[in-house]
Amino acid sequence: MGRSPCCDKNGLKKGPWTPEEDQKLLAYIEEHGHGSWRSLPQKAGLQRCGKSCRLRWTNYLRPDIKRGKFTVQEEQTIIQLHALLGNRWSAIATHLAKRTDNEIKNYWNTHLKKRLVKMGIDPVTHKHKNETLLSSTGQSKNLATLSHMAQWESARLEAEARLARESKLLHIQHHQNNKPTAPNHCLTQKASTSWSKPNEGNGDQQLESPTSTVTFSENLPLMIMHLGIPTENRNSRVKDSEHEWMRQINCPTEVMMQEGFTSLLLGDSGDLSLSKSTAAGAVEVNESEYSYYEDNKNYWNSILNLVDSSPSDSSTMF
DNA sequence: AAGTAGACCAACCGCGCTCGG
DNA sequence: CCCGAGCGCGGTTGGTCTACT
Repeated sequence: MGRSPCCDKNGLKKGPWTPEEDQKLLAYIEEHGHGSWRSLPQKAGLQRCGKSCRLRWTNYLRPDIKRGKFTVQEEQTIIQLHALLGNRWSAIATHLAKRTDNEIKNYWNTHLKKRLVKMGIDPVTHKHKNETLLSSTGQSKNLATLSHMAQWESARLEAEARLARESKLLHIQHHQNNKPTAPNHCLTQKASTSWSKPNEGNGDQQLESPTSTVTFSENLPLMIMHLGIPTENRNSRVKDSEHEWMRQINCPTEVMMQEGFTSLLLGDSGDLSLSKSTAAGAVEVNESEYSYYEDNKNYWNSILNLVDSSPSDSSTMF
């Protein structure tokens, strides 16, 4: 097919942005919204490609960006979400208010990854390096299940994204046929990834950031349900899709219901590498490292709590 | 004070996906 | 169905800053 370059290389500036350029971009977007990124630079009088403008805006100029040091809470959130989602920075970013995926990615690569490595934890799999010892004692089953859960969540994220897009389409069609009398705060709003001009449509949408199609918070309650944690307002459609995901990853729903993801992950019977006996046993772990293990005793529980306390309510999704 | 190495992070690059003609 | 435009994402690069010798 042959991809055309994102911009004409001729005469377009690259490299660090100047305050003047920032001001131009900011002023233009505040007045008009970004519209088409490709045409924005010309309209805004910038000698940049649209891609560069988009990046500058989303990673730096957006008004709802929090800059500066990451809090301990944020660090924990990143580690936990990374354990579940892998390098899906945009998905992780949806759960860290006011942080960009780029910033999280940088922070992970420069700080958190090294810290985990130092502690003997593989930053990719989040498994302790002595896991091979565990696997010989029948714990590989749980680890395999953990791996399945990660796959499951990943597959579900993608499926939900598809669902969201389909629903958005339906919603648009519905609006064309029936004039809406009240704003729809459900799927359509969440599914929107594009910016609208501040003076268009819903007034309280002003300068809202573009976000991923589906937020993590919308997904986890579904997982929570499978752990036997009561979740309100579930409907049959959601249930059906969950069973389908379970089927896809070959993971019996009954097993998940009975055993409970959290207990599997936490290793109630001393499974996994975070237990004290393991930490203090086969692998030399110093006091500060052990303290980290203690802090993360409820590693996966906290993921669920984190997501459960999310501002967005999954029950309004459908 | 000068040189060097490592850390940090903004920005770039290229790929994959979606959508519309 | 095909193709190209547009966009978002994740990986990587390279310039700047800081600490150390």
